[in-house]
Amino acid sequence: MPELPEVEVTRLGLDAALCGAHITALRLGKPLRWPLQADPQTLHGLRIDALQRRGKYLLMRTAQGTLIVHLGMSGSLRWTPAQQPLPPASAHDHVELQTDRGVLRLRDPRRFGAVIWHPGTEVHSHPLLRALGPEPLSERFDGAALCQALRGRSAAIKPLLLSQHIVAGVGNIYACEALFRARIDPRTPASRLRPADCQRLATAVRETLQQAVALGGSSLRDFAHTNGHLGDFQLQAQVYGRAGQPCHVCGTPVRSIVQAQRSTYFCPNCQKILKSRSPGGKR
DNA sequence: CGTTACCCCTGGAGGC
DNA sequence: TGCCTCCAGGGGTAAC
Repeated sequence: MPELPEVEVTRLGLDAALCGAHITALRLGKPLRWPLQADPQTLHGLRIDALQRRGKYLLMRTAQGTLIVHLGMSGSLRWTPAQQPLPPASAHDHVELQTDRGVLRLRDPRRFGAVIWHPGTEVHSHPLLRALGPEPLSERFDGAALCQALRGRSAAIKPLLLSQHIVAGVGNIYACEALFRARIDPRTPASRLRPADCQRLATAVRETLQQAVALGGSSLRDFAHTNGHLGDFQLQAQVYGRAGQPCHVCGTPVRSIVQAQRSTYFCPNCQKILKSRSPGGKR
């Protein structure tokens, strides 16, 4: 579920409540993908100075270290202010961060998520963050940077977008949507993208993610905002999850294929495998 | 080194 | 209703 937009929407929803809050306890339930890698007591009394995001990771910064949170496939965070009654924990609430302002719970049925403590201030040197590509909404990500990163890569462009090494934060939904927006066939070998294609794709990635954040993210299954409301991006999906349905641009049935064990959706008419000249389909 | 297959885990959807 | 199979927004690791 959670790709960059969902994590960013979560961050925005928690920022005011968590920044400045003091951690009073951290309780762990069933094991997640990785252990905390610290004694929960370590966090006691620390003040959360900032809530940041890197790719799909949420970073709770304190003077002593950073709590790195990843939502995996099915994770979501729920916040209950201290003034409100704390709802009973569900069977899938596996982490509870208690603060002087309220309680934050991580609900993650599949437990692919993680909460990791990284001591010190150099959180970006953490193995999970170090190899991430540039932030897609930053200046550092543009057509030229994308072109450079794809040089000599023979793999199909779509799985490469998912790798997090070329650009951070793009998951299966938004990879499909961005490639549709850029009118690029997801099977195209990455090195075959010309500068103009890279420019279009970089812009498409940025615009797709920005639009999704503005709409509050996607809610295909169980994603919920910290207030329990759902996002609206899925109402705008052009190809994701629409196999067999007509393309909104040209009417051709949307195709689904499997690439690197993940479903890919695309319009075989609008999205062309490289060509020397103008691809078809306008939006 | 780059690319791909396999796994971790649980729940929902659809077929029978 | 119950059981079975397939599928799912991620990503490290092992194997080619």
